[in-house]
Amino acid sequence: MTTINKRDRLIESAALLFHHNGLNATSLADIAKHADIPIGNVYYYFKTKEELAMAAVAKRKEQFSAGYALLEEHIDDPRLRLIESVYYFEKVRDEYTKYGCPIGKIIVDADVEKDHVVQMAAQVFAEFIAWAERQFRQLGHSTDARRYATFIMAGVQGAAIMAKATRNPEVISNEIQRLVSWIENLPNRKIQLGKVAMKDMSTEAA
Amino acid sequence: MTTINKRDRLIESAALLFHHNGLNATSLADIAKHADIPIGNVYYYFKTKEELAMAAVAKRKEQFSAGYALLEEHIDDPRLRLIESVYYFEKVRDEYTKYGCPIGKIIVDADVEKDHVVQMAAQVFAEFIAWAERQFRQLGHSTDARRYATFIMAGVQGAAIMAKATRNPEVISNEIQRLVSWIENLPNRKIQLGKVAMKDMSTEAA
DNA sequence: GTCTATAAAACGATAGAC
DNA sequence: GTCTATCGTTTTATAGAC
Repeated sequence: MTTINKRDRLIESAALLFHHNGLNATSLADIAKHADIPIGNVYYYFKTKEELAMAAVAKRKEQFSAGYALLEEHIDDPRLRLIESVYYFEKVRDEYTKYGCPIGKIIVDADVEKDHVVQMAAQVFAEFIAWAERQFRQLGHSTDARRYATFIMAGVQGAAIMAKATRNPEVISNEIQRLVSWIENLPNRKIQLGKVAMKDMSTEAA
Repeated sequence: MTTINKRDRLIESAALLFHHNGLNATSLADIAKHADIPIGNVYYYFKTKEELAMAAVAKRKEQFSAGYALLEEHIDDPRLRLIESVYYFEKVRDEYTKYGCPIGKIIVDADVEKDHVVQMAAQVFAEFIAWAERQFRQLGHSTDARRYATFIMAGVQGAAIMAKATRNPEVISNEIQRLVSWIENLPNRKIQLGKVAMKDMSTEAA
């Protein structure tokens, strides 16, 4: 099929421009120009702008899902899986400082109750929380699992905003450090059930 | 002066609509209609949309500055001042869950390097960090003061995003709880200089 | 100072030739 | 499948009467 190429090019250009300039500020003309496709032809692949935006966010969602699958496949310890998932954001640190998080940007932008694109972006977060929650459960933190999972993504999102506001990528590195230290020092309740002396959510590394 | 009323009405309507619907999605016609002022008359008070947006953000900035002044005036202990500043977000919890943080929204939306409105929004954050930094310094945490101050605002911003994404206001309450517990358990290094046994950034309350 | 009418540009989307 | 030309709407912004 020859059509797949142009369709994918549109999705990739859309995802990039939405990330860099925002959903509202990016016009279909911008996307078409970036993908080197005439404006009129865009509507052959996507009937509306919303449909293209949905495809772009769906692609991000699949990329993250593939990431979780890779972590499950290569790392046995759920604690190390969580740590590795947090370290991912060190790789995109400078990009997030300049443009913010591509998913967070969409969540912030519009109404979660009305906008379909925002709902799909929210699902990306929901999927991470569900995944991280399972890891915390495996470490024996069933009652706090959901709250802990949310803490991680909230930490990353907050750091991304403050990094952008202060134009300082180290804000993200600091937050990653804090989260990793916290996860490292979390007790494994599945094994040592008697000891309750914990020192969690620590700022400082050991 | 009779002109001050309409000008202020425009700024208030703009601030509200920018918060609820975003900067890009809010048209001058929307603002004029909300303030009950004909569109053409808007341009008598503000030459461009950017000028009106600047005035709206400047007003938010002044409100926050007034808040810091009030804290300094009524609370002696810098630790309690910090705690009180965090508890503020409990009051706006439901609003933030629906619409996000009015300042964070602007930061996320556009380019910090080019957009003047975003730069002013960034100054609101910078002002909080500078204020919180001074409080941490007074507690003897000079070297970590700036990092700690950034942690607070990052925590709030991240919680606001996750609360909106999951439509769950408790995410913000949880984060406030975490931050307050952390501040409460921070050692006062100005007084007890010898003891280094600290247990900071704790998730759980005592 | 206030308001109507309208210009000028950008945008999402469509029609229809190829 | 591809592309040009263009419609209809919305948006920022201005001109000019009152």
